[in-house]
Order: sequence, then C-alpha cells, then structure tokens
Amino acid sequence: MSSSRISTNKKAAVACNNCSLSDLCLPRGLTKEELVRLESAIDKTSKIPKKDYLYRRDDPHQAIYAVKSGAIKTSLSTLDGEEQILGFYLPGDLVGFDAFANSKHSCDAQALEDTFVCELSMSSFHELCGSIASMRNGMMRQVGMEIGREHQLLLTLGQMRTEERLATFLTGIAERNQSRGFSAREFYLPMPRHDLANYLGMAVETLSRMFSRLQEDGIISVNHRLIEILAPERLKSLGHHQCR
Amino acid sequence: MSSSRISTNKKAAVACNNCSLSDLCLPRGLTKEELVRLESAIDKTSKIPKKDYLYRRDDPHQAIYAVKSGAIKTSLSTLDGEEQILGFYLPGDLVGFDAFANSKHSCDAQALEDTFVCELSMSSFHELCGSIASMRNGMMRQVGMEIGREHQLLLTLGQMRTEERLATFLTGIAERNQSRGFSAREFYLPMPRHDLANYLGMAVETLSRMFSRLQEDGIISVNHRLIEILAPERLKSLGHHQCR
DNA sequence: AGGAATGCTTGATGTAGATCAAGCTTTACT
DNA sequence: AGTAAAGCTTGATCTACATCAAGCATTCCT
Repeated sequence: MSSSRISTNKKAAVACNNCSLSDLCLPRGLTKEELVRLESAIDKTSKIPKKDYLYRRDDPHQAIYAVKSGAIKTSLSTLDGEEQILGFYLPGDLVGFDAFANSKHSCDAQALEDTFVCELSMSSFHELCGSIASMRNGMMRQVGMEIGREHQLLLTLGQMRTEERLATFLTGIAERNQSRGFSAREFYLPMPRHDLANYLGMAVETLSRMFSRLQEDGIISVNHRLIEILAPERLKSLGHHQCR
Repeated sequence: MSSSRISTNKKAAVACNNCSLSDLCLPRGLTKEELVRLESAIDKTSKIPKKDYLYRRDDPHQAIYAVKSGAIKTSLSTLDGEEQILGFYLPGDLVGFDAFANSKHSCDAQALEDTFVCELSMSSFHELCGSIASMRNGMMRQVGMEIGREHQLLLTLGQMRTEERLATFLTGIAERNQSRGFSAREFYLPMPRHDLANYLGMAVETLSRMFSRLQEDGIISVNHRLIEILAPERLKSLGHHQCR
C-alpha cells in the first residue's frame, strides 16, 4: 500500500547538464558553477513503477521531484472513496509543491506508467534556495506556473461545456509537446479515459462521446490513446473561454 | 480603468508587531530582529476603494500584499467577457503569488469593499528571502496554503453537487472566522451573490435556492449577506466529500 | 427625497450531461 | 494459449441545474 520505489540508482544516469529537459526544468538561468552544485545535490534518480505512489497524503515532505520520463498524476481522495485529479505531470515538470504548507503532502502522487524522477531532497532544496538567488527565482517561477495551471483548470471546470473542456485540454497537451520537442500533431495520452474524465469534471461516457464528436467533425482522429490532431485551428477555436 | 489607489500613508499605521493579524500572516516564526527588518521593509499601507483593482492581469509584479481589512477577489477574465473567480482574500491573507511565473500578474485582483493592504515590494521581498531563512519558510508556507485552497476548490467544482458546495464554503468561512477570533456562528459575507455563485460554479438562482433550502431545513438563517449558522454539525455533515 | 439601477428571490420550463445498460476490445494473469 | 478483468464506446433514459421570466428590496445617485 505504501510508497514502494524500486530500482534506485545512486547518482543520476544523466547529469542535469546533459539532460534533454534542462531548459524546461530547474537549471534555466543558473551559472555553470551553480549548475554543478545543483547536480551534486540531486542525490538519486528513482523508478516509480506504474500505479505505485511517489508519495501519499500526509507523507513527510522529503523532496521535490522532476519527472524525467513517464507521467505522474496528483489527486485528492475523499472519505467516501471518490477522487479529484488535480494535475498530470509530464517529463520536465516538477512535483511536490503541495507539501509547502505544513511539510506534509496534501495530496497523492501516482505513476500512470513506469516513471523516472530526479529527487532534490528538501535539505538540499533549502540549502540551495538559501545560497543561490537564481535557484530561488527558478523555484518561484515553477511554483507560479503551478498556480497558473490550477487557475486554468478552475476556469475550465467553472465555465466551460464538456466539448470545450476536452478541446482546451487537447490543445494544451499539443502545445506542451511542441515545447518539449515532440509532435504537436500526434501523441499518446498517458492516462486512461477514467482519469481524464475525472480531471475534466465529467462522466467517462460523456468524455468518450466528445472524443467521438470531435472525430466525426474531422477535427481529430482517435485510436484509443493515440490522438492525431487534424485541424489544430478548429480545435483551438472551440476553446471560447480563452483568457483575454 | 487602471489601478487607481488613493489614500496612501507612508508607514503602516500599525506595526506588524502589534497587528492583530501577526500570527496569521508572515511574522510567525521570525525573531525580534527579523521582525524589525520586515516592518521596515513594508513601505506603505494602501487603501483600495471598493471595486478598484489592486492589480490587473499583465501588470508588473510590484509587491506581495497582505489584507489588513476588507476583502479582495481574484479572477480570470475570458475574451468573450466571462469571468471565473479564483479566490476571496480576507484579513490576514496574502495576495499576489500569481505573478511568480513570469513577473507579471496572471489574474485580476479587485476590492469587494474598501480594503486596506500592507505592501511588501518585490525588491524587499527578494532581499528578505535571500537573507532570512524563516522568512523564506514563512513565504513557502503561505504559497503552500494558497495551493491547498485551490486544490480544495477543484474538488468542490469537480465532485460536489450545488448544495454541498455551498455547505462546504460556509463551514470554511466559519472556520476561517474562528481562527481569526471572529464569530464562527454569525458573519457577513463580503461578496454579492453573483460573485459567490460564479466562484462555486453555479447560477445565481441556484445559489439563492440553496440558501433558501438550508434556511428551510433550519441549518442556517439568511438575511441578505448576514449569515447565522444554526446547526454547524448538520452543515458540516452536508459536505460529504471531505478529504480522508 | 425620489427615481434608477443593482441585487436577491421564487416560479416555470428546457437541456446538457449523468446514469443505466449492453457489447466490444484490449490488456493482464495463470 | 485461454480466460478473466479492465478499458472504451454507443444507445436509451432520467435529472440536476441552467435559463427564462417576473416581482420585490436595497443601494446608489442627483
């Protein structure tokens, strides 16, 4: 039941320096010397097997994690056994800010597929934030982006109809892939329908129908989790509630 | 249209030291000397008249604000003229973290009534965070609480029925008042129905009906914005989706 | 003080999306 | 390989809530 990570390698296989995610993740804006300090602080890379938890609610805040490959979902579980998914974290994303309030995690983080994460222990984190201004700024930027994503999701859940929610989500994923050097046109979704429906605040059946509708309209092509965006502009224009 | 603050007083009328909000806001955990430094960094207290903006989207990130009295709402506006309210900030709350991502505010912040805020300029903020560890930690705690509030709202919008949303909101306000030394039983809501309905993701009419329903059931007493909670336990038990 | 505008409530009606139900496909397990 | 269990889709029905409509109360403005 508890967080059971295996295949822990002392020292990251790839230095931050050489990591393909370096400009998405923390290193952006650090000097060469600072980068060396960050790298030596990243004490290990862990493999989280599919369905295992990276951490659970009330676990002590041990580290900030950077997703290297795979995907993580965070969620809140209620007493009556329901859950609300809060976010999906893809390679280059940082996870773990939810524990800032009281040094205990306030949600669960689970691997959607076999996932590798870099760990920056909280003691290293504090030390680096205390001594390197650009590290502090980079961290603040990341926290700000996290808050921004949550604001966007609140807008989605509060204002949009179901078709628009899915359209907005798909364009978001496409842009994210683009910025990571992957295809914005064709990609695999890392999460099952069940999770995506929950995240977008609708029933699985409704989500499925919306996928079908977008496909019938010739906007996307759906093959289970493989999505091809045929008409990116039309997809984007379905998102009426874009921020001014 | 733009942010027009008036009645700016050089130097806060009440020092952080003596401020009734001190243990809710930043000072918690600071030594006497650190507190003096924080106080001297808080260069002014501003009055934001009702309906004026504290800041707007795309404004440069000039300060972190602490609400001393009154109330602030933050919101996202869409191109087609709709809005999603993201949060209500009451005395003791900190506002302005939304600009961490790129040094520009990513939402609007508007006064619901005449409001006084303390301003900690970003330059002071950076200086204090760089030199005082407990200041850094206090700030992280605040950011964590902000993220926690947003998670709670996502759960509310994603999982709850309308009556439950209102019940959860009201118990939350009651607890907040309690922790601030005000009555948890009787209080004025600072926001109009329109804003509360938007925040809770429902139509004003539905919100009004839910108020009426809770009143008919003898759980609360409603007189416009004056709310009296008659049966706190029953109200709380309507919130089925409490976190485990 | 008087009138207009805003805010709130209640009732009647319509509908987007939930729920229920069933079949099919893919993945997981022995 | 064969069977069980998940995962996904489509159709039929139902309902919680939105929308439309109207009236009253309160606040704002001159």
